[in-house]
Amino acid sequence: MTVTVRFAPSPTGFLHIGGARTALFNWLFARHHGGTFRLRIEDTDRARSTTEATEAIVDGLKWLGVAWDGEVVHQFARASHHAEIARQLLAAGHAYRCYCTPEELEAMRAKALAEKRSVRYDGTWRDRDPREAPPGIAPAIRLKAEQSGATMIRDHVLGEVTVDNQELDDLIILRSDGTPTYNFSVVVDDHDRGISHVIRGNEHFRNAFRQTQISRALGWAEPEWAHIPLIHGADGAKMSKRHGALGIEEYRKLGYLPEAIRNYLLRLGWSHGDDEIVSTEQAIAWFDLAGIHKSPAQFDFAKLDSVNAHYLREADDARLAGLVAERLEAEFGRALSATDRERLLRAMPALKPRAKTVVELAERARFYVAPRPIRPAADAAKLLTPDARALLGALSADIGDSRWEGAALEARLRDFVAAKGVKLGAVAQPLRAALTGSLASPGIFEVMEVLGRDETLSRLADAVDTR
RNA sequence: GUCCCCAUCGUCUAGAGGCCUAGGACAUCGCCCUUUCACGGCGGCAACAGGGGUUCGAAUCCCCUUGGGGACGCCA
Repeated sequence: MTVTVRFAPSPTGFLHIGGARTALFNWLFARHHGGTFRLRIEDTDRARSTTEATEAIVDGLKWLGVAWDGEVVHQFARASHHAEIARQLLAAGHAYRCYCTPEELEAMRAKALAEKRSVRYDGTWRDRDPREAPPGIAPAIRLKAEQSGATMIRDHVLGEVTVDNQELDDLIILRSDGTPTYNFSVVVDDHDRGISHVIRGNEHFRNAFRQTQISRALGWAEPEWAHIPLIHGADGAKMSKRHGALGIEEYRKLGYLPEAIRNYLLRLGWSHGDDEIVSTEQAIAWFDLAGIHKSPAQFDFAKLDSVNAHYLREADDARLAGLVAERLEAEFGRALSATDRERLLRAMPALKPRAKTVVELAERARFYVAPRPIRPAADAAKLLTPDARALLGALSADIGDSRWEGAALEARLRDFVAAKGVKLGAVAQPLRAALTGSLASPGIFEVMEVLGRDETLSRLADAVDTR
């Protein structure tokens, strides 16, 4: 079978984490089967759709590394075609005009709620003579859905689920202003585009029944379904744009790598035995609908951090140095010099196993390129006692003519502490405070190597002179 | 409220009747490594929601209860 899937977000906000995972699953499924993955913007709600949101979604997917095939389809561009199909349904007797006003519908809802019935359209205009239509009211078109029996759908995640047709009302397929509604447009577009599998969030599960009814009225075969469980926030409630969900762009700002997000999202609601770190190649080879879980998963930043830390350690030094430089330049408000960039690059191997995010990486890298004099943090400053500064002064004089390379510097310093009769730490820690301004850093000898002789000696002199 | 779905450590999960005195990962705690902080290594704490069945045998199958979630728009 030819696999064609789509990610179909509505451009009413940023691409949130749940949407990103839905896109990822669709993409993985298409790649696994050598099929096609399309991006369709569901912009039939003219009032709420924005081009900014569309751009955010497109940019977000690009950054995530989830690439769609072909052009982006804007659903509303096909509205007249959808309307035409709706009129055919009307002509064929599978749909009818409804003249209810919003007020009447609201009253209907309130009544149903009060009587503790499920809320649905009561079919007022279903069999009513159109000649009774009130003047001056533009009708909406509703699907004439089956009223008896039940509708069953086969879902790759949930299995076979049956709902009584009594629970499904006659949904509107064409609004009174002539524009098609979401549920209707989806069926037509999915059919026209040959969508074989609809993989989407569980919030759409109910729509699968209505869309099945529409497909059947049209005489079309429905696609295969896979409704993936939602992602919940740390409080257990659903994560949505309205409830604490961050746009994918925010994750980039927080310093997460796209491959880490992909890996983390893949493991949230899908598993392949005990595998935790799964490369994209492996994910494509392994991904299947059978591995998707039925229950919702809670989003956990601590785990994301650890996955991100893993990919940080694996990432290319030049790439990471570039990301760090970008942040530092924004922080300093100026461009970094070639020397600074070189230092960042050389520091990266020692830096990257110490950070969980790019933000943290940049913080830990800052001292390499910070302008002198280095201002030690309070705890580091405490180490720079008069005695320690005297020691550093002596060290500076002793070490100045050393070959400027980590191992050689370490040998020199070990000789120095032996001669002075002090412990290595008694010199290394004040040295670290003077050079990095902090009590935590990569190995102090590699720091000295990366900083270079002049910068090291200058920073030492700054520290010794400080009153 | 109505309909539908779900239920293993704090979190993500392995588990498709015996391999489970329930495994892994994250988090957490301890130890080792060590010039600091990380990384890494070793170890600890920690779960089958409850109750009934079915079966020689149930985390795995069935039922009920409880808990959680989703959907109930001329939104998507």
